[in-house]
Amino acid sequence: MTERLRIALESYRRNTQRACSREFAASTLDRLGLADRYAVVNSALGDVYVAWSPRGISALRQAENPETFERWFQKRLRRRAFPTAERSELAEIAARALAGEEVDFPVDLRGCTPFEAAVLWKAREIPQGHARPYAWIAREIDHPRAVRAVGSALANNPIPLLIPCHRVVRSDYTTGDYVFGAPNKRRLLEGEGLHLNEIADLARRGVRYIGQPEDNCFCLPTCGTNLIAPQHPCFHNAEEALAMGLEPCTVCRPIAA
DNA sequence: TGGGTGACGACGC
DNA sequence: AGCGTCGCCACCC
Repeated sequence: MTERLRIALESYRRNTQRACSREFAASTLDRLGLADRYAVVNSALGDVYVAWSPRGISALRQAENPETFERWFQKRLRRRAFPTAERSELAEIAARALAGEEVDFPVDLRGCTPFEAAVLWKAREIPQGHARPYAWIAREIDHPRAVRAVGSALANNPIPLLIPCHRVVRSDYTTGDYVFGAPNKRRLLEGEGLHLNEIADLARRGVRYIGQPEDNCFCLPTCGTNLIAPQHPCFHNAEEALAMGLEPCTVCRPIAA
């Protein structure tokens, strides 16, 4: 630990022991590069509070008022966040992402367990206009039987919308639950072009995979928005598709490797 | 510490 | 065909 950092930490500790002002605490944490800041940003679900740390975007939540948001933030992440008027570069990127632009940005997942982080990183890989089953996440992170635990981890997603947990659905292609309510999950997915009703109907009739003969592969029915079409054969199981000489799609990886 | 608890899934009527 | 049941596993008091 550098001498400067040690002195700053001591100063912070002294000053928090006195009931120091919010602003003083915030500026001290800023000097240490530790403070999370937050601002209100518009999204598909209206205004939301977005927080970021020097490491990346750290939280997103709907809240009645700043106090509600701060209470939730402290409970969930075990540290404090402070409001700011000046938008950092990170906040601007978050705003663009929430406006629908496909931009990459760092996330700060301190406060998540390794398992939760693995689930969230995997959910980040799901592109716009796609969806994957909970069981798919479990298989991809090498915990194939931890399907319920995947649900719990997504329920705890500190950064919904920006980490697109709404793209994780049940194996029967009903939506499953969502932090902002199942109807919003459905709305978001349909907004991205997915025809979930149609796909759930097919699933009810036993359809699990869709072939794309032009690419010589077969997919999950939610691998993009254009799969449900007459020229694409339906399969009840992977064997049928493999028997036709089709390969598992390398984007949606429909079966275990 | 260990038993209770889920944004699940498969199976049985 | 939809609903109840039960197994599953990470996490939390």
